[in-house]
Amino acid sequence: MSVARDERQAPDRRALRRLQTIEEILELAEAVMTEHGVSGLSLSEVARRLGVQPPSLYKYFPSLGAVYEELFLRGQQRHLAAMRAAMQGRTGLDALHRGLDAGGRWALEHRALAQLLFWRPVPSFEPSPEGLAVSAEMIAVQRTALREAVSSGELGAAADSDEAIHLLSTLIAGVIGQAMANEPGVPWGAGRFSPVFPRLMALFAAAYPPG
Amino acid sequence: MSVARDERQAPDRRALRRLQTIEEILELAEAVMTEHGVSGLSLSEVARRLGVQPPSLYKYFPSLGAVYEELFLRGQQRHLAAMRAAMQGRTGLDALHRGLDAGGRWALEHRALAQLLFWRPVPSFEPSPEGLAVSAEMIAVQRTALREAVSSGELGAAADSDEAIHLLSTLIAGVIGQAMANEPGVPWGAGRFSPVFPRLMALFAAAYPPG
DNA sequence: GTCTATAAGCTGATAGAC
DNA sequence: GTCTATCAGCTTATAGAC
Repeated sequence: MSVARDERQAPDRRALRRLQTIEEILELAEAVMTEHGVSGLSLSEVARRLGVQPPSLYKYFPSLGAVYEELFLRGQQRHLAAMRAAMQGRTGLDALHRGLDAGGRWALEHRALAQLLFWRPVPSFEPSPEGLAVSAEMIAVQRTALREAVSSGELGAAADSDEAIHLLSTLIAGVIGQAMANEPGVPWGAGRFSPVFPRLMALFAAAYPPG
Repeated sequence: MSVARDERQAPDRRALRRLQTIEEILELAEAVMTEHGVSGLSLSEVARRLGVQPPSLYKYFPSLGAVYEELFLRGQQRHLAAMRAAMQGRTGLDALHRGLDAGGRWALEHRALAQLLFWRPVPSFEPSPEGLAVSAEMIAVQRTALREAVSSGELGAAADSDEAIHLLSTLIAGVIGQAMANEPGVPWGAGRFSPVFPRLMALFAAAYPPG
């Protein structure tokens, strides 16, 4: 029985250790991107910080691109989770406003990841289908809130449309992009750009008057 | 006298040749960025296309960063020139609309340069004061159009403000950013994003009603 | 003087043997 | 996990060609 336990636990312990190392690599990679830019990510630098030799990282990721891919997937998941948490228990325009606000806050708190997710600064890197699926789910969440807003009479029927989604994503991408490019270090809600967010939401709502 | 002419002309020819080479390097650099991304610019690749060895480029630019710097400066100048040409002979909202439209078109026709100008994908590269001065001039041009629009009663007094400038730049950065990230190859006026530009201008105008 | 080339130092990605 | 090796890129030093 103790043998059986050993047989089960020894691999488990190794597997756990391996997962922890992978987690550490990804955290260090995000830190490096934050300091040197998305395209400044270097496996050698990550290895130095982890205290191993660069080739050792290939035991965990098959290539630099694979690290980008995992960062992209997890970034999408966390961004979506941040939005969902803020929308919890809310509906319609209220949910939309809170979700996008939380998404903007997350983006400025994770600038490097946000750049990787929303601006594709590394053309050689193509996001995986899983990553894109999360992105599609985020759009679905927003679309649901729009539909609710239409149902409740907050917005006109035209707001339940792809066009409205594109308008919305354009507005939010504008705020985040301007804040990131022109005000490094300034958090969400401060500076000259992200405070225009409520105003943009008002403009959006005004573009789809009920009736 | 022929000696004197030789003394003057020989240096001129060399200087001209030098300027042509610099021009060629910058054009090749833009092509490389277009193919491999802004951060994918490589002096070795430029040298290959120019038919020289990489170290030779250092006779023309002291570093890779210096090439980025010159691309940034010229990009700002051309973007501003495109806007100004479209605004020629117009005033107020009409000038603003045409200028920003031309600016958007220029950005999608020179995606790599536009990314370099407006999204800072290379954190190690800081734009030169001259480059930033051109950027400031572009804002001044837009501000003038806003002032005209207020004077003529097209917009309310609040439109002649920094806040309005930030709102405007946020809107336009949103369209261009979304178009570049999500629709590579799709020109200005086509696709799902840049067609919302007129709508954004209408929303902007609605945000500053005269009265 | 000015351009170009070759050589070499340094860093990084990555494959392969141990 | 490592060490070794290859290859590409930026950059400097140096020497020859025009």
